[in-house]
Amino acid sequence: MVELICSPSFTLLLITIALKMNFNNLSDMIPLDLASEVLSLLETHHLPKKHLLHREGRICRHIYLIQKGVARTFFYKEGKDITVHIAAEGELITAIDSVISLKRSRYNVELLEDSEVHALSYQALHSLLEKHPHYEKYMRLILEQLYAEGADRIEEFLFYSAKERYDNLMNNKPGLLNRVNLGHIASYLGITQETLSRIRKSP
Amino acid sequence: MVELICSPSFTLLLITIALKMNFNNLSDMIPLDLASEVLSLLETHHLPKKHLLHREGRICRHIYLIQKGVARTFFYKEGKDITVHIAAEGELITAIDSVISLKRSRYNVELLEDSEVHALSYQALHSLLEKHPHYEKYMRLILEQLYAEGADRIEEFLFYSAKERYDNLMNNKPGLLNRVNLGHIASYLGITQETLSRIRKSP
DNA sequence: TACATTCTTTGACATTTGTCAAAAGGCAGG
DNA sequence: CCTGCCTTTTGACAAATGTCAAAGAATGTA
Repeated sequence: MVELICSPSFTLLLITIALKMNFNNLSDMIPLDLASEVLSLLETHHLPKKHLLHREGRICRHIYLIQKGVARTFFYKEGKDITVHIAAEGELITAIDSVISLKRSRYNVELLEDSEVHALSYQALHSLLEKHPHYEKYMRLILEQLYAEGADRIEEFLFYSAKERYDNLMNNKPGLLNRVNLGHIASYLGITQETLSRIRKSP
Repeated sequence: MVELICSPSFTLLLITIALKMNFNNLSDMIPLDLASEVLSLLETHHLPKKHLLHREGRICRHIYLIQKGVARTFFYKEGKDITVHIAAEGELITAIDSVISLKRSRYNVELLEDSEVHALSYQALHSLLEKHPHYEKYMRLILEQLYAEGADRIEEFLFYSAKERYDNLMNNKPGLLNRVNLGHIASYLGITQETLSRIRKSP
C-alpha cells in the first residue's frame, strides 16, 4: 500500500505524476527514489485566496503543485484579464512562458481559494536531474504527456464551437463550475462572459 | 565550421534541433555524438506530392524531418478536412496523437509538394535513449521548447482575432502562402476559406 | 492550345459571438 | 438584517464569421 509508506504529499506527488502519464500502476512507472527526492525539494505554503503565486514582469522560477484549492494563470489584454490555465487539486501550475526560457513573464498566477500549495524550484529540479541523469526519462515522459494535452486543447479551438468547448469542459472537469467564476471560465474557453451565460441557458 | 565535418542531413538535424531550442551556439547545446547517433537512425525517402506519410486509424511509429518540401497534419470533421499542423524544411512532423500514446491516430500526414523526408523510428529513438540515458536531457529540452510553442498557439486563439492570427502567421512564416493552399491555411487558423479570402482583401 | 480540374474569390444572407448598458442575484462584513 | 460589492443574467444592437452557390483564376495534362 502506497499510503502506508508515504506522507500525504508524497502520495499526492506520485499520483499527480501518474495521472499526467495516464498510467494506472504507479509503482511500474515512477521509481520511489525519484518521488522521494522530488518530495524533498518541495516547500509547502498555506496561502489565501487572491494571493499571487507569480506576478507578471518577473521571471518565474517555480512550479506549483496544488494540494488543496484552485489557481489560474491569466494576463491582461487591453484591460481585460484572460485566463489561460486553471489547475485544481493534484495538478501543476506555473508561468509557462517564463519558467523554461527564464524570460520575464506576461502571466500572473493567482489563487482562487484559500489554498495549500507545494512549490518546486525549477533550478533545484534541474540540479537534481543533473545529479541523477537517469531521472530525465521521467521528465521526458511527463513532458510528452503535457505536450499531447496541449495539442488536444489546440484541436478544441480548431473544430469545436463555443458551446461544444463548454460541454467538453463540463464533462472533463465538472465541479470546476462551482469553484471558478464564470468570467474566468469564459475567457479560458476564448469567449465573453455574456456568451457563456447564453450558452448555459440553451438546451 | 560545422559544414566541413557533416553531411547535409547531419547539419540539418543539428540546425533543426538548435532552432527548436532557440539557441544560437550549436556546439554548446547538442553534443556531436548524439547528433551522429540520431543521424544513423534516419531513413531518407523521396516521395511525391499527396503521398501520405501517415494514414488515420493506424498507429504512428515515426517522426518525420522535412529536408525538402512541405507537409501538413490534418483530419476530417464532418466531411471537411482540417489542418492542425504545417511543417516545411528543417521542421518536424508526425501524428502527435499516436506516436507518444501508441493509440490509433485520427490524423493523416500528407506531403504538399514532392519532398525529401527523413524518417526517425520512435522505437529506435527510445532504444537509443535506453542505451544512452545521458541523451534524455536533450530530448527534454526539445520537448520543453515544443510545449512552450504549443502554449503560444493556444494563446493565439485566446486573444487574437482571425485577422491578427493571419498577420502573425504571415510575419512568422512568410513564404508559406505561396506553397500551401489557402484552404489549408484557413483551417489551420480555425476559420473558413471564404473568411480568409476576405481577410486578405481588407487593409 | 484547349480542356478539365482544382483553387480562390465574390455575393447574398444566416448564424454566432461581441459590446455596452442595466438589472437581478448572491455573499460577506458590519 | 441590512448594505455594499462582486458575480451573473438579460436586452438591444453591432460586428465577425459561417454557409451556400456561383463565377473567376490558376494549373496540369492531353
